[in-house]
Amino acid sequence: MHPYDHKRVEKKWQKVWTTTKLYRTSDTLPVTSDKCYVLDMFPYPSGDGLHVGHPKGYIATDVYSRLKKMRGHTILHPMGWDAFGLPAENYAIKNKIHPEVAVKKNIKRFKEQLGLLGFNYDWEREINTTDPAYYKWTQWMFLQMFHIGLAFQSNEPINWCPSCKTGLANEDLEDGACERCGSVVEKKAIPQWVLRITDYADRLLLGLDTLDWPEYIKESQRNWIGRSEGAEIKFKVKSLKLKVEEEIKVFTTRADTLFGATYLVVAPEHPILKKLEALSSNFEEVKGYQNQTRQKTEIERTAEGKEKTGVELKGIKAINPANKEEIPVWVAEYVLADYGTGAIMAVPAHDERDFQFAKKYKLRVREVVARNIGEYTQYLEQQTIAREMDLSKLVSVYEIPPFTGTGQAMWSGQFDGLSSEEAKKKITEFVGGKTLTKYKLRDWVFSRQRYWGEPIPLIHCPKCGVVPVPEKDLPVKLPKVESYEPTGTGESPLAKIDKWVNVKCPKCSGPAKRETNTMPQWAGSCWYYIAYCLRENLKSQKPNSKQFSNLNSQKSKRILKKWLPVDMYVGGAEHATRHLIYARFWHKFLFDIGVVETEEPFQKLQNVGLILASDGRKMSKRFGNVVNPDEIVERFGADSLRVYEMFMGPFNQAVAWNSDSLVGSRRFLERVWKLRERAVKRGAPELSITLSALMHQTIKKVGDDIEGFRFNTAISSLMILLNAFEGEQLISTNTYETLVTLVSPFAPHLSEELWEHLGHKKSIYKESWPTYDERIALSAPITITVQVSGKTRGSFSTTRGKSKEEVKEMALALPAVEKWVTGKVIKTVIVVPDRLINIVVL
RNA sequence: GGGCACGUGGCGGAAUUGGUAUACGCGUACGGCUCAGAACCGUAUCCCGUAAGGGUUGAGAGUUCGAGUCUCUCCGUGCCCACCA
Repeated sequence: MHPYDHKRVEKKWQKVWTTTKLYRTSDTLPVTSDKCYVLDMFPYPSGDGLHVGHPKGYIATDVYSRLKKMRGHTILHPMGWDAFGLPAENYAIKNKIHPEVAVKKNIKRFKEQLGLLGFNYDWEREINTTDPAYYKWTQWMFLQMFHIGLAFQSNEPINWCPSCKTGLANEDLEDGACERCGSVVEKKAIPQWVLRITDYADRLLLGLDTLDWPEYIKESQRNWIGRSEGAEIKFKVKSLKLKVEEEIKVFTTRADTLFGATYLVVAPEHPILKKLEALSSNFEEVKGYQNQTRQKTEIERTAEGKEKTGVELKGIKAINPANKEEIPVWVAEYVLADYGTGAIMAVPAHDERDFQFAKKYKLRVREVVARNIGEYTQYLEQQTIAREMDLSKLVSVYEIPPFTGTGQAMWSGQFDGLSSEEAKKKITEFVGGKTLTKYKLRDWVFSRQRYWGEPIPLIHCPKCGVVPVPEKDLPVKLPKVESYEPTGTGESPLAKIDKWVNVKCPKCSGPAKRETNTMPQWAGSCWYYIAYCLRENLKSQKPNSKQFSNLNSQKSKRILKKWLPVDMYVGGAEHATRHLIYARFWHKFLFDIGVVETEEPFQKLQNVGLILASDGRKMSKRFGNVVNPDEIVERFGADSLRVYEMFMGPFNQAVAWNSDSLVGSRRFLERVWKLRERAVKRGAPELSITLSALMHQTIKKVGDDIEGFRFNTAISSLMILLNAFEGEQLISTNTYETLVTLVSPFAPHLSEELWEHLGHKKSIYKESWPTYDERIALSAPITITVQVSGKTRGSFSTTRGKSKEEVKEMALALPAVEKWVTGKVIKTVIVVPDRLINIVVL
């Protein structure tokens, strides 16, 4: 037999797989088969091509789906391209190529590279988010949102990246900077299309409980959504000069501390400040403060040692509705304008931030929640005396840190003694506040002032207002232009293309203008897993057509019902609070309008751990530490690369690349190959009980481990089995075939070649996974460890199922054990069946 | 500051979930094959000790017949969120 020549083998089988359409998935499911939809987060095709880190997740889904297929599932495993967005456009501008050309080129390169690795993708279902046939439906979905008011126009100031020259969503920020380019983000007020994702906040939260996702991803989504239940309470404003009717609404989660509110704080951007201007005696100062904050970036406002700043709004007081006390009103940037009501009641005794602020500006601190029973008892004793004293006696020193926990209410009139929970309800009721729920999650700013995105399919008519583009006119194609660089004015580059912008109003036929903003990068990835399902559907209608069938049709719904939800979704953890929230929101909307029948898009999720460079840093062109998969495939073969990446360490953990270790995987495959020489149809002795037991244990372990994404231990158990087989002079072909089958998900080319050598005509991909026989797996002799008082003193071999007495007898018969036991009193004997005996002596 | 992980040989890591710690692989050493090298094959490889034996999972304590695994304190590392009232 030939030596293992990976180049010949891999080329050969990749060709065969393509010509025989081995990996094509039909929408016609056999009735007896369970579907299994295995999905990779589709890549953004960058100009740099793949490095060895990229395919790790793809290898995993490939191995996983091959196992599923061999276990009788009908699998759907597609791939496509997320090609709209800033990176593509910035790359294009830098290299002076039109994004469309760049994307085409990059996709071609990516596809070639992926092709070298022997994946079982059904390429007939390939999709590309920049394909007008695709984004026609992205636009269609946007229009459905528009119709029911889920997409709305806003003029609120939004995050603006001065370098990318576009507005951004909250999710696009990292530490107050643009996630893409790192520039510090500013606030800018420009007309925006916004999606009301906050309407779905509760469902996004509740749905998490039904998902089989890593706990920390679910937890970060919970934090991102940031639900908090609280109360809205009104404070009347009193002017020293005039009689006024103004009031300030605050939001609090701790209404129980209302008696401890010693001042109010209003965000500098709060609209009420305009109304209060006339009443204030120091409004110039307040204006100065407002200007100061306006000029600061998000980073400056939140960083700089967290020193809080603010100014008092003099000339007015607010009245605490609980005790009618007059308290000062401050303007400070530590209160955020866009959360809650943009104003808070400050309770320095029970809030860290209020405390810091009060300390700096020497504001009063009043404790109204007892830390413990002792403190409460003490309060009761002092109460009578204290009541007759001035309230200022109750002001604490600033050295005692604030108590932010819950406890019994004190200094709170008739609410004294109530638990914080009860006090919240009762005090809210008492002051006529209303309970409500707020979220940290913000609505999704959906407009980008850039060229390379899906045009938003709306038309602005001076007579009719905003008019949706009629469905029959979709897609609104992105016009081909010479110059697509961002303008920086807050207008999209599309605005300059008169021919494209000026249209007839679909309603009144009068002159009108197109919306020139485009959709964000994330739009296309919100439904691509749906698009894969519908790909073949339309192909069968019109061969080679690039159209997708009507998403709203009965036929589409039938097919989606068949495939959704995605059973296994694999990708990087960096999408935890971006793509994974957006897509869940989008999917829930599609559920509401009846396109899909499941509430959630992705049932199971696994996170890929990064492959770092050998220097421990991220692989990046910038650091010059990138390893190119093409070279590894050339030298060692795709199968070796696949085995190595799965063997490196736990799948979801970051591991540094080590080219030296790779030879271990290569050796493993060579030895599997060479073992063929010892495999004979007739004349091999029967496998020993120990070996056949090991084989069946391995069958179980490899299957279980792949299902659980523990690829590293699956491979190590295959190595153990191989080592054991290598100790034999001859093995039967059947035994060898089992080994080859177990290896095949990891090394499909090699296995396919060996399978053919063994005389099979059918692809190994179509074989079934070996059956595990528990009786055989448990039939091998076992070793029982003998401990004396917890110290291991020996071991003996026996069969399973021995009774406690039998085990004890055998253990005591061992000379090594006898030595430690004679002359001692046996206190107890602990037996772990089939594993261990511990003889405890005095 | 908050939340979540985690800490095992020279290195990547395993440990049936409380039951023989260091599986599997890399590396290293010696030997074989070779004119020589690469590749390959074999043997060895946590520490102390000739041995019997003893010690060892970041440090210390606790629970237990028994702890890498559970609890507490400390030290260290990584990731995520970060003025959300």
